[in-house]
Amino acid sequence: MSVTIKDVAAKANVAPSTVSRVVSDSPLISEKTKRRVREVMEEMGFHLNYNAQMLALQSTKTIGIIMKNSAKESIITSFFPEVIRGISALCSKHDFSISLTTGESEEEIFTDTVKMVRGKRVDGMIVLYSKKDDKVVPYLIESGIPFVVIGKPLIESGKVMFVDNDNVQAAKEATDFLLNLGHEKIAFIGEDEQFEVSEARLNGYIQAVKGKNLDIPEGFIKNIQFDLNHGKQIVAELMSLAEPPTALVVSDDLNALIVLTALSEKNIKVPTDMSMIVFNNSVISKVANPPLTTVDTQIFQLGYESAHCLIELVKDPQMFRKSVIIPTVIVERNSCLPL
Amino acid sequence: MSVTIKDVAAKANVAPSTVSRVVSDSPLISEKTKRRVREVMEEMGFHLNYNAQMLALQSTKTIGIIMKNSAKESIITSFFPEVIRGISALCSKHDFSISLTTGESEEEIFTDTVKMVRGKRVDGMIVLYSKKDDKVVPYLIESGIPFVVIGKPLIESGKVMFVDNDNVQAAKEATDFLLNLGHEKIAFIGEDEQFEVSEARLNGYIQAVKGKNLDIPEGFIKNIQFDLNHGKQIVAELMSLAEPPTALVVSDDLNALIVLTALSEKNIKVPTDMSMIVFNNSVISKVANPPLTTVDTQIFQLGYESAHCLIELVKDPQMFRKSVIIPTVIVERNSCLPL
DNA sequence: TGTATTCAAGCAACCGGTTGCACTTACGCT
DNA sequence: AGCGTAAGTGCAACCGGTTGCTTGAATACA
Repeated sequence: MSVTIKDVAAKANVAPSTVSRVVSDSPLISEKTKRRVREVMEEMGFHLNYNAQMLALQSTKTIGIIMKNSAKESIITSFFPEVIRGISALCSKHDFSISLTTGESEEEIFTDTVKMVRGKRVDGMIVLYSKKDDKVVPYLIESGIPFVVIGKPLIESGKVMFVDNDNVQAAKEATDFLLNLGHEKIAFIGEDEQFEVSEARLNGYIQAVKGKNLDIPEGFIKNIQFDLNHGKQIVAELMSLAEPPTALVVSDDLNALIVLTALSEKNIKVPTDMSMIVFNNSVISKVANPPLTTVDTQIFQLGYESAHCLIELVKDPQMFRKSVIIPTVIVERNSCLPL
Repeated sequence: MSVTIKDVAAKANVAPSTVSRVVSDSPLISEKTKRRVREVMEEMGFHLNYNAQMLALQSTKTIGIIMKNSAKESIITSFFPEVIRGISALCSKHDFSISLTTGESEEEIFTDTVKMVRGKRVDGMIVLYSKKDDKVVPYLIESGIPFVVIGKPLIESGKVMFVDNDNVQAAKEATDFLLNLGHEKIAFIGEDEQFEVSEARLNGYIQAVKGKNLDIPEGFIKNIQFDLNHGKQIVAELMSLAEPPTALVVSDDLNALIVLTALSEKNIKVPTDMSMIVFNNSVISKVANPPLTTVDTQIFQLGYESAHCLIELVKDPQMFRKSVIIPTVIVERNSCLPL
């Protein structure tokens, strides 16, 4: 097969244990021996077998990533690639590998998770979502494996490490941004309320509007499925109200693209006829027409920090369960105008 | 630690080997024994340790995915999530895991690859790109590990399994589509020619135009970096030509979004003033304004088939190096009009 | 020169499975 | 009863590392 520690040991006239210690650069071995063994390793083209090391060390140097059910829509958004980038960046530094769940449905993803955990394929897990009636997080708690969730956990939040934006605050600021521009009729277009993030943003919006002692008219709060026709319908409903909104808070920039297209079909111009502020600051908002004012949720950082927390936790399972809030910033582009 | 095969064996009064055979449902074991052992496993909450199994079996049931250098732009396109979805779908069926390279730069990705291969972390690899002067593919060939590339390999293509579209043909059809609409001044906006796919599409475009005995005026072939300003510049250049194009072939739909925005700023309307056909059929083309006519490259299928080929190859390393071409289809939306 | 001390390296058990082969038992047949 | 055979299990080596403990050699010191 391939060159093992024993082969190297034989050729260098030392014991396998010595070679192992050379690999880990143990101080127990003299410089002279190290040098010699290293030469032989080089010569023979030796490389550690990670599986064997994992088995002996009981540690995989791998973190598992649990995806939102990868039903087309959700995985497509820019969230996924960007958060992976962030996680990767840190894993790369610490020489950790990344393993993905492969399931499509919630049920399959749960099974994948169990396999990863019980099969000891990973040292820890990152959960890419927080949602209601989720079985994964309770399972992870019970199993005792280190994990962190991206988003605010809905249960036992004290015991669970998480990395999140302050979505309530962020949505409040976004709404305030429009209010400060003089808008008073602001509608909210959100997503599936199963997910904690959607609910939080909705709440932030409500708080901001109520904070100015304004009413939220019936029909101003919408949920959009990721679908152009549904987008058109929502826009149609909104615009046929007695007093249609003059500004919109849209919870994701891919959805914003839909809304934009729907508005344009009705010949409603952004920002002159309608202001819009959106979330996530993916490339899409940068290149949309017009480029969109957006609250940057720093997805890369969310990924990076979650990996950071997780790796710390893996190294010291007793550590204090901290959680980190990634600040959001509004990046102004051309989709908002004073009333 | 956790329950091992030996613990189960002890409790069930059988040998560890028997338990192992029960797990793999070997016909050597009687039904009666199987039943009993399974009961004990259940009772003790036993689960196989995959690392140990990997070591013994010399197989990881894991496939590695080598990313295009994940420099922001490239990973962001819809290609990545969608191809992963395809790969996942098949891996899930065969109970394979997915492991990602984590590096950012080409150099880091190469290192990751070497680690995966030499550390025996994976049974096979999928390379998500094909590009010039790439070190990864030659390394994989030399290492002897099973792998398949998505895209057409530029070296030793006979020996390398790959899954790809016929990009030349696809670009030709796309261009023909515009030609058949009566357009004669068609410009091409492509991407980095380092990547095989970009070059192929450019060639297809050229073939189609030349096929009609038409000239390609100077300045009709552009490369776009993923950047709004650059997009504006390109559009400006194109439109200031003595005879500006009446139609565009754009090699990626995210780039198309840029072009769309740039055109709109110049008050050029799609499709009335300018027709556009693009590639990839991601959600973006579906919800853009206007929705874009696009050649669907069936990215999901590319991923799915590549995983399919790879797993076959892993199971039988001697198999014939086939390659598969995924057909493309033009999806008509509202971005093209007869001249 | 003899003994205590230190440093380097080796032995062997272990991580948790798999598997070729040997062994036991029971049964069938002459 | 005697023997061959097949079915069902167990033994033990192996996958490729790691590591506590022991041994052996070299050095220091009296």
